[in-house]
Amino acid sequence: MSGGSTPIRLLLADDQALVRGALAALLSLEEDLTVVAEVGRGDEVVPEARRSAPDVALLDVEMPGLDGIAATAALRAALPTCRVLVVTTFGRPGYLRRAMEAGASGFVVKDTPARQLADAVRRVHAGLRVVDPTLAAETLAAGVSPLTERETEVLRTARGGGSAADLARALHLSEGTVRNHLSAAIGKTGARNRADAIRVAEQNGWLLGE
Amino acid sequence: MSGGSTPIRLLLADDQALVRGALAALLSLEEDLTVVAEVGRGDEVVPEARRSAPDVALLDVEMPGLDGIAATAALRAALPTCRVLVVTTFGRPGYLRRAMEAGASGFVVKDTPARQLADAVRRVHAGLRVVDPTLAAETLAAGVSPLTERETEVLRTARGGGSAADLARALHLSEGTVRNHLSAAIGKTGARNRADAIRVAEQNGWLLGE
DNA sequence: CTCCGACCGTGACATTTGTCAGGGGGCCGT
DNA sequence: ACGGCCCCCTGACAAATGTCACGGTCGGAG
Repeated sequence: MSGGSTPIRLLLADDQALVRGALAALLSLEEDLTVVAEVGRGDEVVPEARRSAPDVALLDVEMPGLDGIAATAALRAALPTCRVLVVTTFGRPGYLRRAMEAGASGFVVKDTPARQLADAVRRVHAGLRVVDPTLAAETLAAGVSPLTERETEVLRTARGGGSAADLARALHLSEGTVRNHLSAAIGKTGARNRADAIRVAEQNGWLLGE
Repeated sequence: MSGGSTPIRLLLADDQALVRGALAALLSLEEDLTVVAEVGRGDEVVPEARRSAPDVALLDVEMPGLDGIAATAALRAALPTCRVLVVTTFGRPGYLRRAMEAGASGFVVKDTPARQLADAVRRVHAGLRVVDPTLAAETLAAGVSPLTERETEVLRTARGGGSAADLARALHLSEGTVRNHLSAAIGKTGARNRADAIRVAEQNGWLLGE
């Protein structure tokens, strides 16, 4: 599979240094792949990519500074020729959708066999799309987030824990409004609690964006 | 650093196949280390260890079947000569304490530089203890869990989300008693919510074993 | 033995939460 | 211009939640 041509240049972004290094070791075993950059924060992706000009970027979703989805969008805008393969811990249905919308070429969860990663990289580099079929089905089933923008924002803020009055202060809203938004979110998620609604929304990846 | 003697035999346990394989690749780069077994579940650690007789086991904490702490205890009981190095995502203060009590020789979080992992393995194999000094300080500061056994159980059950009545049914308690335990837990954790108390207790690693 | 603390329960209370029915205002597509 | 959707607010209500004071049991430490 490894032609004699120049190897594929890779950028790795993951907040956990250990798995970042381990992935680098894993991918460096392949003759046709070479890791040219590693970063631990989402907001370092674009600057580092400018410097090292990778062919493919492997981005984690959970990262400080800038999440992997936003980093994907930024990277696609800055270096359109660089393909993005999102590698994440959680197979949240919404993550896949958002990643694809942001311009990612592939989406792989971290419990896929290690063997398949290099192939995924090659496919992405060749211009193909790589998606976990199981996850794709879930994504179709889960559909788009039913939550309105405000509801999402309230729910995201409520994640930190705090009374409705606290949320109202933080969001410059009336307390009753906050409770209304929460009630709507609870209804739409099928939950029976505020906490439950947060769980559901988080599992589906509906709490990302800015 | 690599003597000519027989290499150190390693067992890897992590639920994410990708990082498991990546860690294997990383550690296999060292001449004096060899990965002899990989498992993805906590309850497969002891059977696989019996078969492959590793010198050191690298265990993740978050695993299906049996968490890494319990797996540590089981492994120490079954094969006392095999050392355990716990490698985990979260630096929960309570995790370190519990791991050490269970008989682990080392504790490493996943955002330590990849370079240090092999050394940690060697130190553990040599009979030394390996602990992140920052985390050790936090553990001392956080102290033991202030929660009583029942309070912990109630809080752990409440994690799944559900009304006080639900918890009462699940635990065969009165609803008032459940609310009392929760109230006590809220007070001890310094939280102002049930959900908040769960967050705090979880962050400190007070909601583990049975 | 006695005391203390963990545990279980009761009942009552104030607060918070979730729900519902309203009433505005703004924006967009028809 | 109209309906429809989202947003914001109000007020009121039932339910759930958190708190408190109180009694009782049981086991272990002094």
